[in-house]
Amino acid sequence: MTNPVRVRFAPSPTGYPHVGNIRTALFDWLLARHYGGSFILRIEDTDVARRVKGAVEVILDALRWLGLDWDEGPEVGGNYGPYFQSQRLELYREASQRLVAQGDAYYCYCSPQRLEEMRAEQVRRKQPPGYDRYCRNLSEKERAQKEAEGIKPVVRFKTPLEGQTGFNDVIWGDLVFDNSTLDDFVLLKSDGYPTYHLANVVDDHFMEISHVIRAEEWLSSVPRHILLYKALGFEPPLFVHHPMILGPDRAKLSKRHGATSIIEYREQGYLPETMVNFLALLGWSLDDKTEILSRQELIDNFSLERVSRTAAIFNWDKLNWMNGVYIRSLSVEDFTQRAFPFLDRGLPSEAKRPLSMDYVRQIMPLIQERARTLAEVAELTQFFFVDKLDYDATLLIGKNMSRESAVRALQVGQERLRQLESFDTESLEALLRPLAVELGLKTGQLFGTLRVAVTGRTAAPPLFQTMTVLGKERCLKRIEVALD
RNA sequence: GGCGCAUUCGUCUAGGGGUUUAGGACACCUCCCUCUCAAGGAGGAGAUCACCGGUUCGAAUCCGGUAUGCGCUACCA
Repeated sequence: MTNPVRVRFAPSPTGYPHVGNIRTALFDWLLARHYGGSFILRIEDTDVARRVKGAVEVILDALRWLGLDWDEGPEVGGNYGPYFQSQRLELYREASQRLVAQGDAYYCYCSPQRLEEMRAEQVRRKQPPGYDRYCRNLSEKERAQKEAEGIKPVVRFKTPLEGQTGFNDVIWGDLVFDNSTLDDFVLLKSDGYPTYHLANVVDDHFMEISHVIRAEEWLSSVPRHILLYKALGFEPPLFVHHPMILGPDRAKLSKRHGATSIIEYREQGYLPETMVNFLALLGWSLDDKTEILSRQELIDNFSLERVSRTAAIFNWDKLNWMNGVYIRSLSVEDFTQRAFPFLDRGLPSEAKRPLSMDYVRQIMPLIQERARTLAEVAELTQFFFVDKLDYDATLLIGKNMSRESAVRALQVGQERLRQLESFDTESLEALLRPLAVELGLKTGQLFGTLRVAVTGRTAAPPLFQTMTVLGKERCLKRIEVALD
């Protein structure tokens, strides 16, 4: 690669950042970091009608969360700004005027109604829909008349009627399109804003973008862009179209598939490390076996050659597994710090606030290897924080146990525990194991009964450690309640 | 309808003419460990490489067609 790598992530603030968009940003970022190039963030806010307030902030926030730092763009500036397309209108106007002047574009005065009717008619007659070039050859007089009527025109590109446009995509190879299948697309809307096609080409040129990385859905608009680059006298960049991310039903991932905004994953307690690793593996792979890759390993090994060509379905199970792997790899302290906000938010209101950090620190090691998301932590540890346990009393009677033996286990257990001096893991084990033998129970039976009494559930962290953290008083009280 | 692209276990994928009885991961099942749940360990099941034809001594790998899926076909990006 001779030119410096300059890649851009160009989201449009018409909604919250989708995992698909973020995956594009990740590929951009990885390529830039791999080659020591620049990662540029450009906001494509040219659709005034669909603009969503606050979307830009959420996008920046998401990128920061994932650690995808940008070298140029909002908040950091750069030599190729401004980085909001709404602030570059003059550039697009100039370009479109130049195209009109040199005969590569023209003003179109057709009303939305006429276009709609035209399209409906084409569909009815099973013809390919597309602009019929009504205004392509308007005479000066006709134009003047339309202007006089006060119609605000759009600028359309004068697509060659014949011939072919070909290009090479880094992922897909050589592609050729017949110009006859392209219509005279709009460059500048009547409100003075550019369409994606114009803005993209102009900006990618002036920002000296080396690789245009985006999803496969853009593949068929490349010929239009190539034609534009040519007409404008610009050198086209390299095109890199990656496969899309699909929902379980194989349709383009959308709201009805559940979480699609990257922000939702943060809220559900997925770690940024997980998301980066997981998303990188959707459409890219290192080899035939490596699944867990750190950020640095990803940077070191990322290459366009290994980007696949087939769309990938978002596999939630695998994401959960991977998040568990990353959660377990955290230091206890790190895990505790990250889980704390989720605990605070997720625990019922009866849990005393502020939460005792000391107490939380004792609990976290017990559930770290059991949690798959940070959000789960609240549910997994709830019994540590509430006074009243709510459970079905029959659970106290373990497998192959009678009601009487369970009651006796609790009574004797309570008595012995009361006498226990040091209420720690070793002492508890030293006391309870022999007790099971004494009561004629299997350890599993005794421990099971105690577990339910003390935690209200049949699945919980190891008993002795759990009891140690709960403390003598609380354990005795809970056994008392269980006996009622 | 037109144009374009894709198609390897349920899912993510490796593999790009002979090294493949098609490898790994998630999920699933069994066993081990074990006070439950996890985690961990050992196994298992799961893919006629979409289909049909061709090229070749030999094809998951190359070529053609068919099917299916997806994308584009806006004064949206």
